[in-house]
Amino acid sequence: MRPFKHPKIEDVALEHVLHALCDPLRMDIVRQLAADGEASCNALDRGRPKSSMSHHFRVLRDAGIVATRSDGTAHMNSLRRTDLDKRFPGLLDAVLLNADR
Amino acid sequence: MRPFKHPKIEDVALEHVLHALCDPLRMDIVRQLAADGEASCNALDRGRPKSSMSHHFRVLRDAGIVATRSDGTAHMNSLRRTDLDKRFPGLLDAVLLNADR
DNA sequence: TCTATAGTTCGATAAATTTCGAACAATAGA
DNA sequence: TCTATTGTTCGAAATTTATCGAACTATAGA
Repeated sequence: MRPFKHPKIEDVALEHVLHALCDPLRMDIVRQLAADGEASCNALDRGRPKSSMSHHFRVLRDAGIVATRSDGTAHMNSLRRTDLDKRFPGLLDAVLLNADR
Repeated sequence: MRPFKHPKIEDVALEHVLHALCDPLRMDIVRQLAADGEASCNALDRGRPKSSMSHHFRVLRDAGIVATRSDGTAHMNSLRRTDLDKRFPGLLDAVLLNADR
């Protein structure tokens, strides 16, 4: 499988990030990644079909929020915290601080 | 005209706020309100029809972001900064800090 | 090489959003 | 009271997004 396309963080607009985060399922994924670190797609589904999850992970990747790497047959996802903090200082912290509301 | 419905800030979910802000036009309105303070709907349109603007202001009101009061025939809008800061500490600041990216 | 596991891509449908004109409502001022 | 100014509401069309099954790809391990 060819490696995933991850946008340069400079190419990500604030609106992309906010849009990616305004979906409850995606927000939940981000919350869990922030708490647990890296996780496979499989470990992050909510009983949803794989194709739905694949869609949401792509939205998160395209928004520069999540990085995905292959590890065997699994795809491991993690937050691009450093990149996001550089591009949008304080944003991710504020979102995560309020992610339960 | 009967007064607008403004949700209690406790009833606003983070996703509502993020959704309201992920539209470029609405983000632009928020940016301008943050810079200039109160402004009429009229002063904030971007050549869009009044009905379109009315829709966007309603989204912003429903998300607890904007308060609207009547002043003669005009409707004056302002940010609910205090409420937002109480409910989602740091969020609005982070968004505004990065609103130009 | 065969099979199981983990995800992606495609295509179709459903649902939500955006957009805008037209008709309507409320206020101020002549 | 008549008119202009400001916005809202309604309804329809266009666009975007979400959802999910089916077919496909890639890797690991027996």
